[in-house]
Amino acid sequence: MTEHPADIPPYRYTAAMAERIELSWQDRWEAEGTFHAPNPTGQLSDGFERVSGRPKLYVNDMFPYPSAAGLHVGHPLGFIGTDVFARYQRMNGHHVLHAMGFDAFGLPAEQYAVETGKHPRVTTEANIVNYRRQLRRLGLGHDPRRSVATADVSYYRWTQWIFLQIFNSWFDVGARRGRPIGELIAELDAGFRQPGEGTNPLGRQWTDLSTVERREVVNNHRLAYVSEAPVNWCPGLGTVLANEEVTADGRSDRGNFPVYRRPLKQWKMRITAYADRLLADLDRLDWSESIKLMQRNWIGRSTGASIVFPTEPGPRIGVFTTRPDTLFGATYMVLAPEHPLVGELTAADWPDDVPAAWAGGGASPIEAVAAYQKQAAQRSEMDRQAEAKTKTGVFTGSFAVNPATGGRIPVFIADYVLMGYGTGAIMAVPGQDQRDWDFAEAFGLPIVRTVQPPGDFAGKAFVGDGPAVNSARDTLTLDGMGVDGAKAAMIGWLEEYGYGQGAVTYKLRDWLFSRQRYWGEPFPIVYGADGLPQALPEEMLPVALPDIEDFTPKTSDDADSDPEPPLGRVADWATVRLDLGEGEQQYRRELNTMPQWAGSCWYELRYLDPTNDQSFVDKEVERYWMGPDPDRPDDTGGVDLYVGGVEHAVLHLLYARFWHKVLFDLGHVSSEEPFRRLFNQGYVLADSYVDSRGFYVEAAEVEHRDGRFFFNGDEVRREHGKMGKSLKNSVTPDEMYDRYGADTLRLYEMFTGPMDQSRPWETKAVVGSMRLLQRIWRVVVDEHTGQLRTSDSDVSAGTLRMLHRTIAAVRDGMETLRFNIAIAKVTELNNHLTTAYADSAVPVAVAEALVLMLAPLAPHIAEELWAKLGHAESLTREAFPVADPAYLVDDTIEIPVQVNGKVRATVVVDADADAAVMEAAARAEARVASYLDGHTARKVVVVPGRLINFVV
RNA sequence: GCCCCCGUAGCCCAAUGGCAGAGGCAGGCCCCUUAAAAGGGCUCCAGUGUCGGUUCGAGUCCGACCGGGGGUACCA
Repeated sequence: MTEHPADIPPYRYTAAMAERIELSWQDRWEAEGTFHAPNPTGQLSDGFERVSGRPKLYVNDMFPYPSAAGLHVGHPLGFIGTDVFARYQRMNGHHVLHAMGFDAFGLPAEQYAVETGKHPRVTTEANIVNYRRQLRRLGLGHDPRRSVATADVSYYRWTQWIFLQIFNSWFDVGARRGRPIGELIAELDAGFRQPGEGTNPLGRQWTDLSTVERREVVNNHRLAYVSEAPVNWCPGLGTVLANEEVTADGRSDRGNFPVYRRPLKQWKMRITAYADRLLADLDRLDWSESIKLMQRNWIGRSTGASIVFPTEPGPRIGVFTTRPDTLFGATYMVLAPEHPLVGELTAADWPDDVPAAWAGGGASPIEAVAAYQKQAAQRSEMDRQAEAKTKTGVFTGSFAVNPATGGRIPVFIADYVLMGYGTGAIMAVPGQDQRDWDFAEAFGLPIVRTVQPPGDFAGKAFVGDGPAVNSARDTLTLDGMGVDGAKAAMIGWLEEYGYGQGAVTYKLRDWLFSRQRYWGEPFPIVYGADGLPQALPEEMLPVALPDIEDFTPKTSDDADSDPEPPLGRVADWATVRLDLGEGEQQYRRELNTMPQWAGSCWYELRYLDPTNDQSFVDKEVERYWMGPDPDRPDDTGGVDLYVGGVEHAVLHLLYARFWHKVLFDLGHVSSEEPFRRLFNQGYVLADSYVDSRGFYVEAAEVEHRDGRFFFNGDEVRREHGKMGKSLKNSVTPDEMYDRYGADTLRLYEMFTGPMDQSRPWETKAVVGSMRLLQRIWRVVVDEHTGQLRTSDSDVSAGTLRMLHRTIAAVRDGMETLRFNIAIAKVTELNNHLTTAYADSAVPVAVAEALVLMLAPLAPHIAEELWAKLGHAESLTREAFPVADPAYLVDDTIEIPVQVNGKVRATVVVDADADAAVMEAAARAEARVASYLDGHTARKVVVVPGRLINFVV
């Protein structure tokens, strides 16, 4: 910054003054613990008695992962918004908890460490220091005692503890909730309960199983379990990924590496058990419809029927269909190439007269099937999707029986059927499904319509509603029924004859939870001689992440490479001698680490009680801040306001809800949901510029001339998008602090639009917010002397009305997170004061109200002015001004008079004038009278206090 | 392809179904200034993406379409 020229008034609010004010108040807030939010009990409870009478409010931001680039001005948009809201509610009488931590484990931090060759703990800790500095400088009113980082041992020991809770639980389908695994074992032992479906592959009675076999059955019930199944293998990152981390085009959402499906033994979390509740409870949450919809789509509940098809070789094929009504039109079946029954169903020889297309060039079904399976396995998700239009497959040589028609139908394998959805097998109904139609056309299979399309229907498969046709047999007639009726009738028939039953499936898959990376929470799991996973007891926590030199993941571009956890390189850590109740023995540790999302699944709980080393959160503390509100019907409890970007719609937000529900079921928390109200902030957008070679150039140095853009004299192309270091269009908060101060930055960000909307960043527009602060300053302080220019004089009636109208509007803006409106109203009031009191002192009552209204938005300058106005205490808990309704109405108001909906005149009437008085006044107005002259009003609409409309 | 959100002055944005403008940026003019702007004042600027409907009255509600953004996609 340059020094001020001599003629700038010495007490003008400049960037330099803003910096002095801001730094000193930040120090004072910290020294006085201004934003400490005492708990009702426990270590952080000092001072609770002073706030116990206030209603509590828990405000939370989606915490950042600390990148090396530091913050740019887009990041803190939500942080400022929550701070303004929290500060407002504090002044509005609430006891507010607002904290900020760091999502420090995981791929982003680790990728950076890999690139720079520095240890992720070193880089992460340095980045956190930088983030803390940048955030502190913004003047956010967080309780600093509650800041946590997920990579701290004191934090992740509880992440591990929660993992153990999940591992040591199972889902009781009948009770629709998670329960401790010990209760399952007791019920199995007592014979009250049989092993759940699919958990007992040996099929023998529980009492006939060996100890190890029993443990396997129990493990198959757990909410965290190891399974061998096709997973997303990303060799470019050296790790497997969850479905939610793979983009639609089959790449990793971090790093954009190709992802391959291959069977691997991995940890999963049984989130599907909670699918129903995760879906149903969305209705109880105050979230935006769009996010709820994304979660609903991701959970993907489909209702229909599961149907069993007998086959000639013997095995029965189970399918799921949403259209059981079309069963009469099922003319063939398809299994996914990886389907476990493919081997048994593949015939030794082709039947006579097998069409050439069905055989796929194979001399026998075995050959053809093997060739097709191989080809399908080698295709990446991307290839598969690129070729989605052409249907491929081969005939297994076997036939199944359509239970409705009794007809023989051929069984194919084809990659348009996915192993990961439903049962991995379908009944193909080409008449009512376009994919099946395409396949049937390609393979010359029969097509039978079972729903009559309308007469003008020109398409192929008909998926709409219509009367059933061709759907009758001795014991069942669907013909003539609509789709819904036919579905119900078919399900009834299937159930009666034992061919199937009504069923529900979900698109949601179990959450793949292990990663072959270094920078994550180690699993509190070891393997003994029997090779089965075993939980470490609670008292052995934490399992500290060993500090190793070579933390880099083993990456490659080879789809056939194998995952190799870096922790496997630490031989003296990978095996351990322990006494787990059977004497000291050697155990192998689990070498995978938890995914990035683990730590963020519960941090909102840890903020509540960050220093507790006896429990992840004290029950009473959790109940106080997050418990359900008895005054709200059917309340889930949870954070009162959670703000973050929409990009976590199906990742973090789904995982965190799942963990929270497990913790609720086990009685560890009183709230059923983590986030009662969710608000998605928009993004700060910024133009970026690309030169002729396709490289980004420094946006700040681009010149704008005649609608074209130039960089160093060469024309460049403009792109709209997000702000980012790689786009060379980042603006840092540090630059803004230097040029304008934090208050100006806060004000500008809040002013550019309502919180939920994205808005372009425009550095040159920031000065407008600086000017507002200067003008407010000038209303209160004489720029030349530094003295107050307020007086105790009475406030004029006009100013009072203006003031109270402003208060009402500002409160509305604050409560609805539309801070742009609140700022505009403050501006308006200040503009009024500048002109009304240009030559006289501003009444102190108005000045104080103005300062208090500014305080949530620009807290430092407001504190400074408040202090100048003679107050020794911080205004943090000063009461926010309240509008007096008496001043919100005028004595007289100007009313538009419309004739046929067009405004023709205005009349002034008493504010409380009734309809008759208003109409009389309107008719008396000369212009109106001339419009009405010679007409009779067919209708007169009078809205008291609003308008009059004559319809002639 | 399907689903969701958004289209108001050059730009960002306001407007319980009731006079389209609260506020800001940019532009123009003037004042202050040796000069400048991060100073002061004044001022210009749209009929609300398009078409149709409901209504006494539509930016607002409904329908179709166009444009932008996002989600999702052989999901049986």
